[in-house]
Amino acid sequence: MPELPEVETIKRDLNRYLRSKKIKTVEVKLAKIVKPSPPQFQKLLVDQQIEEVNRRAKLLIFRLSGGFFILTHLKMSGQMIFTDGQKVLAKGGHLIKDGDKDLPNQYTHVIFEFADGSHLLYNDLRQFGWLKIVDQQTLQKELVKYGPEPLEPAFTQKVFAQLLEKNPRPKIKPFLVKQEKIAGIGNIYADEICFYARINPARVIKTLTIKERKDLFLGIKHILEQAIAKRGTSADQYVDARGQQGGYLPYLKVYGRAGQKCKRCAGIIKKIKLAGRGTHFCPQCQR
DNA sequence: TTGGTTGTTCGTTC
DNA sequence: TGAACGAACAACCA
Repeated sequence: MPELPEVETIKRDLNRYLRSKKIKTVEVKLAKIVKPSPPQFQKLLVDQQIEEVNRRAKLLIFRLSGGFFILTHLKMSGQMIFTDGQKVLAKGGHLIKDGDKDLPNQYTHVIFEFADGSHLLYNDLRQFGWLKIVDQQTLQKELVKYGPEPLEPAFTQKVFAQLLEKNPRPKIKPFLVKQEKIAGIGNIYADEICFYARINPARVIKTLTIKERKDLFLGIKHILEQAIAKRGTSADQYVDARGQQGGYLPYLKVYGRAGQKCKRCAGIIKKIKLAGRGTHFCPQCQR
């Protein structure tokens, strides 16, 4: 499930390969994935150069030479795969078991072919993700819906404190994943941030002490930065060109560990449902 | 086999 | 009025 760290990792990888690549052809195999409709989509992209890849929240933004942008959301199972025609050089997003064999395959919905013969594939098992072409104005309109970027210097402890002050009623975990409040935190990292701060994810915000609010703030910065450093939870060690140890998965303290021993105390990790989402925490050291 | 899983949107309810 | 909740989306897995 790509959250901020995974999307940031893909962004960095794609920037290494896609800058100044010229789009030669675009093949859309599943029409509902793209906007506008495939013929228009193709027409707007062919002969365009990709100038830069950016990220806002969990969105990837490809800036094109003609002033347009490709805006894309991977949702739960979208992947961006860059290949030189021989082998995969970059791959990011949710890992799919055998989902990247024999590319392109049944999960490949969009194929960009570049002038130099390399390709960018959009793969998506569940077909919830999308790619759309927008102009500058539409892009701005789409992006203002999101809260601050938690890793930007502008996101200070004071800004976070004011945000909590303005939203006293929600429970902390469901609040952390609200994109219009803070951009980019999803289900996995919200649980990890609560664990870091030793706070029960069901705590109502107005009951949090000053110290707990500070710890949450530090947790947001620390957990997200660590996850980026490890190339995200779904990082594939096989494909990692620099041979780094495999991703953030081994560092998860609570997510997906229900019934297992807490790594900090003698507690057993519990799984509950909050706002309809699986939530993992240690009842003993998260109060 | 049915239910759980996921991010986001949308419609409904409080 | 707006917050909060559930369903829907799709496909896989337990």
